[in-house]
Amino acid sequence: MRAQTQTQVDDQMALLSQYYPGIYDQLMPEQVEVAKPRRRRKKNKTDASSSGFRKRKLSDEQVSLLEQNFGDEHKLESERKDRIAAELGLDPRQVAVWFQNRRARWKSKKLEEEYSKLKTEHDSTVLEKCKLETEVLKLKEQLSEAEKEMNRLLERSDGISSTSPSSSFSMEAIEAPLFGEFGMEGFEDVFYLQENSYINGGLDWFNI
DNA sequence: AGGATAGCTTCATTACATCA
DNA sequence: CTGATGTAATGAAGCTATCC
Repeated sequence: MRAQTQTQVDDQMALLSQYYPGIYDQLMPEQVEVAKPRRRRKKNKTDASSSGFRKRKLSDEQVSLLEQNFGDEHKLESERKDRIAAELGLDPRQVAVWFQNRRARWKSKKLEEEYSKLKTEHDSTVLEKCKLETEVLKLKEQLSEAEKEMNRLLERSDGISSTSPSSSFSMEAIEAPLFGEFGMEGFEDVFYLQENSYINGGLDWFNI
């Protein structure tokens, strides 16, 4: 049914917007509306005790059969509703209400599960990001050490033979193969980032 | 085509029962 | 007795199908 599909989509969007405020707006800005305030329900004037009405808790047996039916299918067609109602000695309206409330409980449980699943995924992604950032820091240190060593060697060679043709040896000539030596092709840009960009990113460690 | 209506849903809330 | 919690029940609003 088309309505069902749309409802399911809406539910998913609602779920997203509930846990990630702003996401819904980004995805479907044209559909965002200011929620109309629902009219508050009036208090029932007829006193429950005086009218003889008593809210009845359903028996374990009734709940068990309702649960069984809910497990088979969350939707309730009229025929099934009437059959269940007759079977349990309940008003069909009560069966419908039970299914409504059960669907609401199921949905809220599902949202909680979905949330904790997403949270777990998010946490492990942040952890992975931090590991990679640490790795980048280590590699930067290694690179810095290598450059220092290279400069030392250059200074030494300059002192030994200032007239030698090797005196034209420069860092420009060395830097390109250096990345290859460390297996870092494609990472060149990384090393032009600001120093503190890693420091800030590294703070994610503490948020986990 | 389009308004009226019935019958369904979800959502928010209230009202009641039960328990610590 | 009282406050917290769970759940049956209610009302509003939205959607779809059907009728006229």
